[in-house]
Amino acid sequence: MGRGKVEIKLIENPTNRQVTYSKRRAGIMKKASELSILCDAQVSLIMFSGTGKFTEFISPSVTTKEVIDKYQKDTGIDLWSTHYEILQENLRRQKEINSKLKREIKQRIGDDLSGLSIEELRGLEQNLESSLKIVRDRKYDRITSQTEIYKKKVRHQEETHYKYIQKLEIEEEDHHYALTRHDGAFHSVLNGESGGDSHIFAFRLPPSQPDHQGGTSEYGLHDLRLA
Amino acid sequence: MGRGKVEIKLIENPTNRQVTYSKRRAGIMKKASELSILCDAQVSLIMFSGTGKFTEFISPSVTTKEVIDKYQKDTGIDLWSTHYEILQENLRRQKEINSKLKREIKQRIGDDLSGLSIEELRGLEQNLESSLKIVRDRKYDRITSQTEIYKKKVRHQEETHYKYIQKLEIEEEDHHYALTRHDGAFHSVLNGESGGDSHIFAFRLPPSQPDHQGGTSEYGLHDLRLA
DNA sequence: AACTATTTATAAGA
DNA sequence: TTCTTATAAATAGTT
Repeated sequence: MGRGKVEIKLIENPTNRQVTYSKRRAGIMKKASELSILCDAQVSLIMFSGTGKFTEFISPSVTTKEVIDKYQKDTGIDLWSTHYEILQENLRRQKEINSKLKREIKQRIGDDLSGLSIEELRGLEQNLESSLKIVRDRKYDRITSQTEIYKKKVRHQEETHYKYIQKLEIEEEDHHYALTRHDGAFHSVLNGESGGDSHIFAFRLPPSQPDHQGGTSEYGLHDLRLA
Repeated sequence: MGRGKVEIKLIENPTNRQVTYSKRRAGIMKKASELSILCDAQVSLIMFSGTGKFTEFISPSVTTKEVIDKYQKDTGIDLWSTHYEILQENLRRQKEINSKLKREIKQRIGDDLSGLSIEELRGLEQNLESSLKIVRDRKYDRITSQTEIYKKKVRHQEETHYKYIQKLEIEEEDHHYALTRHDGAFHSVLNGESGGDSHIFAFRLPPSQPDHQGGTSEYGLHDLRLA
């Protein structure tokens, strides 16, 4: 349909080819649309030009996804099995890493030691000792700094109170109140320089002796669902 | 194009509609094929009639799957996300569990303690003490049973040798060889009842003092890739 | 499913 | 690209 009859074979001239593609693409789009409307059909038309330009027509009554889902049902072709497999492989790897992590934790808890050689047990023991020391040191650091803050606060309180009392003494000098006697009591609260540990250190020694039968219930920081 | 001009709207008469669908479907298929050949285009045409009948055209140079994959790349539309939302959710959960497990291990190693309160540090410390005791006990159990096996083997050897010597003595009684004197030496190997520990217990005390700076390199049982 | 009058699509040229 | 137009192709209505 045109000035001359055309043989159906590749148009060698790229410009002509491109022009023909544009014209016929418009034509087939119109045909697809007409077919949809006239005959209540569901049409999905996807085109890529030789240069990769993408164009699509889809009947207004459906989505491309719906058409493709129907396509798969009708043909039995599973278009996304490869995508599915990649995800599944990913999941498998994650689960594997997971069970390794769980095993490591179990061993670190002392729950599953049957598979370990004496050498491995020694390694684990040394590792736990090392970790324990780190945790213990950290705890002491924290307690120490906490105590320092506490001491400072008390000192500040003391000073404030001392100034307050001095003020009172000046204001009420005439009454000869012996309020300064209270100083000793304030110092006894701090108790820092007097040799003994403050009550904060009460749980420092002896090292705690947790229940070895009852397992790990005391250290329930994370709900890990180790099932 | 026909005996009369047709308005583009649904053909009410079902028979006419069906006939028109057949004719136009053939027409558009031919158009799709011509477009593929003339212009080197990749065309996917999928149609469902009002009654659900499926027909497709695909350019010979490609598969429907390839076209759909390209379609997704170009449009950014993920056509099958709904199909594996469940799988994806599963993967997300696994990764979450994973990171929690990693955090727990890090804390048990003493690597990431900044987020813990003093109380949590105490809990962790007690937990590690408990685990360490279990591992240590287990190690001793293993060493003990290993030693028992060793002792039994030596005793068996000893007996065998003793019988052998007796046999020799009987056979060679006339020569008055004083081979029985060797008994004492065999007993000294066992050394079990004589108070001191066997050499196997050499590393029992003092408790090992691992390198606290060097980290956890000594306990490389699992390649966990904690990245 | 075939026929055919007519409409529609489009090839070539501007 | 778009418009024009001659002509090929598609197809609506009929048989």
